[in-house]
Amino acid sequence: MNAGNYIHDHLKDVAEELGLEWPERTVIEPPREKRFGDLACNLTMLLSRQAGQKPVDLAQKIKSLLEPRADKIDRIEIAGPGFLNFHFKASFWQELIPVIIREQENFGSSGLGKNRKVLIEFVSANPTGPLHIGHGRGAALGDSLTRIMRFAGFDVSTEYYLNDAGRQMDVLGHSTWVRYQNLCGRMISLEPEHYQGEYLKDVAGIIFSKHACSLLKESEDQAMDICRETAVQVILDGIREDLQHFGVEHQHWFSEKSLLEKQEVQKTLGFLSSRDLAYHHEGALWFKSTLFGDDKDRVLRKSDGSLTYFASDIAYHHNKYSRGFETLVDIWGADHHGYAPRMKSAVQALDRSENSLQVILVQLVNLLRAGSQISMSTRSGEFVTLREVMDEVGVDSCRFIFLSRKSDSHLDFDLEEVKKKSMDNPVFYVQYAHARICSVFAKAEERGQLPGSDPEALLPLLKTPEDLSLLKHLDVFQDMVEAAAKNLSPHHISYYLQELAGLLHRYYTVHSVLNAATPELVQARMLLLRAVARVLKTGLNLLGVHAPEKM
RNA sequence: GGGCAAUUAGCUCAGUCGGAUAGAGCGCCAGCCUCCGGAGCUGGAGGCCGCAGGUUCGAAUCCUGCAUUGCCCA
Repeated sequence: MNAGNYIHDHLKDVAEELGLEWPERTVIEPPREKRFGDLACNLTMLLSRQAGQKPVDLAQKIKSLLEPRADKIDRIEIAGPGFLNFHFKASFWQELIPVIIREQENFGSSGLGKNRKVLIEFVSANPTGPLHIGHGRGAALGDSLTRIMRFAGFDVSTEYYLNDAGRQMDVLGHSTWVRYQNLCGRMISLEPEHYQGEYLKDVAGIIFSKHACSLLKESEDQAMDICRETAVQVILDGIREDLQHFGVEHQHWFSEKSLLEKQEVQKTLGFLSSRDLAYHHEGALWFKSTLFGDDKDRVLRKSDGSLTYFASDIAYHHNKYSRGFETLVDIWGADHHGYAPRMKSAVQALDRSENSLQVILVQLVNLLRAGSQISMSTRSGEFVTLREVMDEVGVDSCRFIFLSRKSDSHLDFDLEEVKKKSMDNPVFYVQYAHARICSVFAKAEERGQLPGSDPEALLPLLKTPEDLSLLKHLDVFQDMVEAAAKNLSPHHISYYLQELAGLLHRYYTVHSVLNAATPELVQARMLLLRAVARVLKTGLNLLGVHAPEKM
C-alpha cells in the first residue's frame, strides 16, 4: 500500500469514529515544500463547518487519535490554516523496494478500471492519402492511452474506423483514373477537387503494371471501380505499415461500407424514428438532436436519398454499444470539434449516458524546421508524411514529444529541435537514466559484485536524502498511472518519468554505487537502482517508448 | 454573426475535483571531470499566471465581462 492510501484509510477510520462524513474533495498529496512533510491533507478545513470546530482544533483531535495507531508515521504536524502534515518513518519507504522487485512489470498496475469494457477508436483517417504528422499525434495518444488504461485495470479494445463509402472514395477513384490515363498517354488534367498528391501516380503505376492500358477499353464505371479499389488497398496498406512502424496496432478495422451492406444504418434510423426522435422535413430525414442539447437538428438522409456521414456514425456507435462496451473513447482531430455535440446527442438518443462517450480532441500539429513553418495541405499534396518524420527524427522522440503535451494544446513540432540529443527532447534524458543503471549493472557483473541474498537487512542503509527522494517518487507511480487513466492524459506519465530520471541522475552524481564504502552499501544501492530501472522501463513502455540498455 | 478551445519566465510547456513562497526544460550567467556513462550534476538571474470585476478562510484554477490567437459552422 502506498503512502497516500495509507493515510487515506487511517483518516477515514478516524473521521468515521468522530461521526463525520468524508468529503469527496479531500486531497492527500505531497506538498510543494519539503518542510510540510511527505504528505499533506486539507481534511480539517473541509470538515470544519460540519464538525462545528475550528480547523486547527479539529486537526489536534484527529492527530491525537491517529498517532497511536498509525505506526508507519513518524510524526504529524499541524500547520497553516489547519493542514495535517505527515512525516513517514524511513522504513516505510524502504519497504517499497522488495515490493517493486517482487511485482516486476506489474508494479504500478491497479484494479481501478474494474475490468470495464472500453473501446478506444483512433486515427481513423480516410484512406485517401498517407498519414501525416497530425495523425501521428492521435496515434501516439490512442495507443498510449490504451496501454495505460489496460494497466489500470480496464478491458480496452482498439479500433480504426474506415470511411470506405461515400463521395470521397469516388473522388479518389476519379483522381487515380486520371493519373492512370496520363500513363497511357491521354493528356487530361486533374480537376481542382481531385487529390493532387504524387502518391496517386504510384497507385496508377501499379494498376498500369497489372493491366497495361487495357482499362481504356472497359466502361468508365468499371475502370474507375478498379482504380478506386486499388487506390484504397494500396493506401491502406501504407497506413498499416506506417502505424506498425510507429508501434501502433489496432485490434479491429471497422468498415463503414459493412455497416451499409448489413443495413445497420437503416436499422438505426428506424430505431430513431420509432422513438419519435427523427422526422421528415423538406424531403429530408432529420434527427432531433436539439432534444439533447445540440444547437440545431441534423440531417440523416438528404432529400436526394443519400445518407449523411452522421447517419453512418450513429449506426457505428450503436454497433459499438451493442458489442458490450460501456465507455467509448473517440480521438478526433480538433477540426472536427463541432461534431462532438451532435455525437453526444446521438449517444443519448441510443439510451446511453452522455458521459459514456468521451471525445478527445487532438489539436493540429504545427510543423517547423529550425523555426520556420512548413506549410501543409492534404488536398494540394504538399505535406510531410508521418513516415518521413519518423525516419528523420526517430519513433521514440516523436512519440515522446506528442505524449508530453496535453492533447488539446497546440503543438509546435520543430524537426531540428526534436532531433537534438539534448534536453530539447527529454526522451533522451529519461532513456539515459535507464541506460545508466543498466551500465552500472553490467560493470558490477564484470567486477563480480553480485546482488546479495538478504535484501531486508540492507534496506536500512538507504537513508540519505537522495535515497528517500527516489523512494518517495517511486511510491507515487501507481497514483500517476491512475490519474493518467482517469483523465485520459498520458502526458502525466511523461512528466513523472522526467522527474524520476532527474532524481536518478542527481543520485548518481552524489553517491557512488559500486565504489560505496562497504559491500553492504553497494548491495543496498544496487537494489534501489534495480527498482528505479524497473519503474522507468514500465513507464516508458506505457508511452510506447523503448528503454534501451545502451545508447 | 454564432460556437469551441487557447492565453503561465525571452522560447517550448506542466500545474485536471480551489490550498501554504507558481514549476520544468531550453536559452543566458557562474561552477563540477584522479571516481560506476558529462546525452550528466550544482548554483544564479528571469513572472501583473492576457485584462477587469465577482465568489471565500484561501483563486493560475470556479463565475461574469472584455482583449488577442487558432479552429468549426453559416
